[in-house]
Amino acid sequence: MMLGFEEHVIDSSRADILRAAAVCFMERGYNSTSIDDVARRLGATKGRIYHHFPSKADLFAEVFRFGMDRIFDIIEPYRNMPGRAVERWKLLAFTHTLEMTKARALARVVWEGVEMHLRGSTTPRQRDVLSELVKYRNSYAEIFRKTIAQAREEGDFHFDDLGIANQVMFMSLNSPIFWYSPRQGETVDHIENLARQVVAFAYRGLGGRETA
Amino acid sequence: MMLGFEEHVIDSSRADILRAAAVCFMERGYNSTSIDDVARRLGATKGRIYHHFPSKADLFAEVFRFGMDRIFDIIEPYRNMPGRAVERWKLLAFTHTLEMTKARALARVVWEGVEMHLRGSTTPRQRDVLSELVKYRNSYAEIFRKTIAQAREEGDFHFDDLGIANQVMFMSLNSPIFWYSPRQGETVDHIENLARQVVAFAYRGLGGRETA
DNA sequence: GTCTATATACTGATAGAC
DNA sequence: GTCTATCAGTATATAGAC
Repeated sequence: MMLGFEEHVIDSSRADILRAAAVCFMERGYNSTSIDDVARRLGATKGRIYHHFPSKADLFAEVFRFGMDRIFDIIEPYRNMPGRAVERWKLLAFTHTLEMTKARALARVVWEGVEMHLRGSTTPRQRDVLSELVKYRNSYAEIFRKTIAQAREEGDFHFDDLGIANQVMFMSLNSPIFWYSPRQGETVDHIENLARQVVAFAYRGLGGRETA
Repeated sequence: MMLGFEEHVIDSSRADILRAAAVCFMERGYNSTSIDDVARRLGATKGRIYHHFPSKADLFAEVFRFGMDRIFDIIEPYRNMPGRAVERWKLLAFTHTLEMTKARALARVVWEGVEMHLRGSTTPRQRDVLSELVKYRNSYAEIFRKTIAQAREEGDFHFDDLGIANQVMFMSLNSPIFWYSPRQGETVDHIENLARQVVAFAYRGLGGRETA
């Protein structure tokens, strides 16, 4: 799988490790992934990993951060688009949902990071690192929250509580990371159609009119 | 927390262990919960637990099963209700969502069980037990799937792909188990209002008309 | 039926050779 | 910069006393 680490990280050893770690974490989860697992996938031993990353928690955190950097980059073109908020929302939601299917595994690492933070994982240092990343993720959610709030003001969306609406909408858009799995010989059209249907569900759920 | 194990299990030792295990699993997750943790919560040592349950995996499976038994019981009165499918759906969805907030922790154990199964947890025996439970859970999802399919036939819902619609709908209804947390002095009215908004989102998402 | 050892295995992390 | 060897801690599970 292509995760694009090499574009962001100069040191290729680090990039190799991050890529292997990402795959392991998404397949087995944080706790069930041992550093030896990551090393085995690298075709190396853990000495290599510990030379580049101080701890397993830090390694996980960097994968988390990479996932967030990537999704932020992807929606960047639409963030401050002029015009009606509902039109901006459609682009943001579609782009986001498409990415949830394409980089489903990476999205699951981010998800697990948020869950770990909520559960309160072990060491204080680990908590600090995760806290910062969760704030980062919340600032992403905030983009959508503001957008649907504005669209409601403009009369294009109709829902009651903003917080609830944003949470449920996000779960809808994120849902493919849990139930979608790529089939062999699948076309881009297929996953775009899938994303379109998910976005349509959320659009109607938020009280958008059938005109679109 | 009252989880009602005692109504179902004659042996009170087993019930005590199951209750303690449920709380531990939901708070820390499967991997991060040790048998010693469960024993500590019981005010006992692990000898007690291993006398009643052959393994940690079996203990987890029984909590999973209890959670499923419970949600099946709760929607039972509405499963075969006569009349329009959309009216049946409203009752099923509301009851389900309300339960997701009330027994949020138990619902998370079930969720984790499904996730573990998808990831393919360790031993073959463990896989068999989980497989059966996941089938049990899928038969629950099937109830909703049939209901929304019928409602579409009757012209009350309007969506494209049935599988996608059911997955996204389920994620919407389940979403409170991830973002809802009870506040002090919260009234029943409050969580019922919350559930109503979640159901309204899903209702519109499925293409239900505003008349309701 | 419950407790106190204890066997056995694994994992995160470190030290030191090369 | 990577590997081998190893430590220390922890976890599941078992054996046997009471």
